[in-house]
This record gives sequence, C-alpha cells and structure tokens, in this order.
Amino acid sequence: MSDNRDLYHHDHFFKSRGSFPIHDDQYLFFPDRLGGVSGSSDFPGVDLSFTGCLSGSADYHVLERAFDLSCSPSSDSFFGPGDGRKPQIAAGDMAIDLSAAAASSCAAGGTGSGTPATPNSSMSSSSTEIPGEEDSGRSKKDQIELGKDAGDDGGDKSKKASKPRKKGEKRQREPRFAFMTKSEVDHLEDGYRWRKYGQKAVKNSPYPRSYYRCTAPKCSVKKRVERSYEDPSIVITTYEGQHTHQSPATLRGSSHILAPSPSMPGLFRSELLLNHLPPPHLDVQQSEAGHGHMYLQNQSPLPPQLQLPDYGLLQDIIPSFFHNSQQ
DNA sequence: CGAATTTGACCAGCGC
DNA sequence: GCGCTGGTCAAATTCG
Repeated sequence: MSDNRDLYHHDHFFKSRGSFPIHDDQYLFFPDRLGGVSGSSDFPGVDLSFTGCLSGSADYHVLERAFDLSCSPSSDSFFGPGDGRKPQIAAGDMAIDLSAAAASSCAAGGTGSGTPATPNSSMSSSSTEIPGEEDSGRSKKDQIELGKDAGDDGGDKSKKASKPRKKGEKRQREPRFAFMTKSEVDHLEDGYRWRKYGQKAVKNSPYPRSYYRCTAPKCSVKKRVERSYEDPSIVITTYEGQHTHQSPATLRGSSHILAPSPSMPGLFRSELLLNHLPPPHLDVQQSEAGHGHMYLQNQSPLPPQLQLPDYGLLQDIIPSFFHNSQQ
C-alpha cells in the first residue's frame, strides 16, 4: 500500500505503459488507485460521472489555472526516455494523479442506464487545452466537415480521404480527456451514443485502438478507446471535444448524469474532480526541471496552487473535498 | 431498411 | 525525401 507514492504512481504507470499516447493536449487524471476503492461503489459523495465531464466537458482553463499549468515540454518524468518512444506528454500537458475515487461508480452509476459497463473499474482521466485554439483549433476533419456543410468546395468525393485539407495549417486538436478504466469491456457506457468510425492497430500494442464519434448531430466529440498493452484490464478512453448537447441518458432522467450547464458549456464537473481528488493532502510537484508536469501526492497540505482563493470551480471542488476527507 | 460496424485505403505529421 | 504511424474516410458488410 504505497498510496503515498501516488506521486510516482503515474510516473510508474507511464513508464510501464509507455504506449499510452498522452498527447500534448491532454490532462491526465489518475484516480485509478481505486482499485482499492473499487469495491465501494457506494462511496460517499461519489457521484462520479465522467459523463458530466464529457458532456459539460472540462473547464480546462480552470484546471490549468488551478494547477498552475504552465508546463513546458520535456517530460521524461513520465516517459522515461529509455523506452525509446517519443515523449508523449509535451508542452502544456498536465498529469495529475488524483488518486481518490470512485471511478467504479463512474460509468456504471454515471450512466444510470443500468449498464455496469465497468464492474471493476478504476478510472483516470486526462486532458489538456490549447489556449485560444478552440476556435481555430479544428481538426482537419472538422475543417473538412465545415467545408462540406458550407457546400462543395469543388472537392470531388471520388477519392476518399482526399478532402480539402488546408496545407501549412497544423491540425489542431480539441481538448482531450483520457480516462483509464479498469474494465473488461472496451466501450464504456457513458450516456452518449457513439459510432465507431475506425480502428487501428497500435504500435507496440497487441490491442487495436477504436475511434468513435458522437452520433449526435453537430456534435464533433470523438473518443478513442484502447487497451493498455501492459495491463489489458485497463481501458484507455480518450475523449476529444465537447458535447454540444446533453447526454441522452440525462434526457432520460438519470439523476446521475451530469448534464452540462448551459451557462457553462465548458464546465468541468466539480463532481468529477471531487471524486478524483486524493483524500489526503495534495502535494504538487513538478518535474525536476521545474517544468513539465505536476504530480499530486498525498503529502503536504494543499499547495498554494490549490489553495486558490479564486479558482472558481476548483474552489468549489477542493474545499468540499477536504471537507469530506476530514470526516 | 436504417443504423452501426468493419476494414482497407488515403492523408498529414513527424522523425530520420 | 522517405518511411512510419496516427487519424479519418467511406464502401461493404452486419445487425436489429
């Protein structure tokens, strides 16, 4: 039980699972300590629903501010250079080990659909934001679709994948969240409807990666699902984009589904964070270089970054969390 | 029959 | 420039 080594947990995790493609625009949460907690689906206060996170999508800015994420490149802390892979967390990334809670109730309880997609369950998440790129930051596909919607730009459909892609313009990505869930099923029920549009073999992994897209019209949220090659029981689900609609499950009246707040479309559900925050104190550390990623460790009192006086969401989240943790 | 999935091909980005 | 890999498209196929 080296829970207080959470700081190193994901470090270890990543080193051992170097294949997990944490891209330069992801945040990472690792509540996957839950293993021990997993049994407690009745975790008090755990109303974890990454659906909420997904639907509302994260308030990346809040997170960024809250954790003082001015991370910079080079993150060997996570991915040992030794594995021969390129660093998978790059500039602007953040990785937080939120070793608390209750992912077990996440998918299952979250959907309220009665579909215990993840009986076992531990969940982690990640994401990242590219400030100011939300608008311009459309994926090539989005651009393509925009072009499509806007009318034919002359691009003939005779050739697939021969869509008009702007050259010289880097493909921009939506903010992403990656959830690591211990589950036997690949496609976790999260309250949304997804259509699979692709599957690819993943390098260094015997398990393919599946690509899904939200079936809701005008919703460009995508997700990738893959298994950790190191631990096949772990499913890595990466969400990209923000839902522009409510979860169907929510509409069905599931009280567990956290619908996005109209006033805060980008709201990162406090519940999510709450349930992911480690019960004990947090300790934020940064990679040796003083930049790169932050590590949350159960150790010292809340760091200044988290004692934020005015971090909006987190302010709501953290205090309440500590409130709970002290009971 | 419509929706969802499968699957091979294509393209962009990146490293060498 | 070339090769590799990730991401996406879309026709074909399967499913409900």
